[in-house]
Amino acid sequence: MAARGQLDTVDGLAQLSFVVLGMLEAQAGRQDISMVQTRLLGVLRDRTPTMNELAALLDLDKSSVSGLVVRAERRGLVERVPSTTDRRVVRVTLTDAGRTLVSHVAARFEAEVSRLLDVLPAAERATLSGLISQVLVTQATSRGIELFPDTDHAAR
Amino acid sequence: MAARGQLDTVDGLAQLSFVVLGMLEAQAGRQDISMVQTRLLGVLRDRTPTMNELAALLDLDKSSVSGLVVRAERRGLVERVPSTTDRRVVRVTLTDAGRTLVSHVAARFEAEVSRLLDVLPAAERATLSGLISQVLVTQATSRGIELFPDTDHAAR
DNA sequence: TATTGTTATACTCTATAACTATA
DNA sequence: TATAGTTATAGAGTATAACAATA
Repeated sequence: MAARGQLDTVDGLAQLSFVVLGMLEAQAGRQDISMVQTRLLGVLRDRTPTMNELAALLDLDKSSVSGLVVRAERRGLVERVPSTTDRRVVRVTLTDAGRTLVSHVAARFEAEVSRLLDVLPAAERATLSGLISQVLVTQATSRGIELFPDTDHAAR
Repeated sequence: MAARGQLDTVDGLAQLSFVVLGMLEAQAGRQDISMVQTRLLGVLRDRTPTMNELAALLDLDKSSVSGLVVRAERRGLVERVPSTTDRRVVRVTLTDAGRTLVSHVAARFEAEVSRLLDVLPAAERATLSGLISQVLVTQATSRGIELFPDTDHAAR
């Protein structure tokens, strides 16, 4: 009984995760960008990382990030900025167009997930929020640090 | 305040979704298979669909499914079975190796998500389960209603 | 020598369009 | 003609290995 209930929770959470990230992918698709490009723009919203840091944030090989950034740059969404202190280093930053685009996708996505949660009365939504926070905080702690990163879409 | 709380819920749910599907991807990666291959094997666990049905289930073009199945077949995970009633039709089925592999990935994934939820007392896990179910049921219903005219997954 | 990043290469994944073979 | 599936093609995304430039 307990095991059964536990499994149901796992299954439901997995399904819900597919639905939620499917919504993000769909909204990104509307702006003709892929999930990984969306994640790239997402992490750049509050950072100007080096290529190496970007690779760590996105959990990709640096060579993969090279291609990713080339394609985003070609579309005018990001820019490479050479470091002045270390001439090997390049920092990546959002262009205005990139910032506008990612804000748009984020806003539409948040609105859509909001609608999804609208079926729950405010009190239950608050309960859900609290439960999710508990899980996330524990997860973050056990993973090491990174406790209060706002919307770190680099999550894995 | 209400809007803020709602946004927090949305954000938390998005983060949690990344964590959960990241766990699935990591477990699949351990068995050297991609997310889409995992989804393929997953839908085949209780179905033997035609290529066309598979395309609808995975929300992919039929040509994409052709390649997907070719690569899975090459690895001995699925098999093409020609239909006896309509010689144009091919059905796809799991091999024993494919079934073993997908069971393994699913079991590891479920265990990992279970551990993630272990921080919640049983009563709160049950509450979470109920809330998720409510959201999923509503989502399914609204999707079902929308899909009456045609079964085309046009979103993307 | 060690590092930062790019390039060469090979593979998966994806869609569009054209095709084959059935129906 | 219409449908089921494959193939040709082109492009994104990914990793490994080799490389250039800088430290």
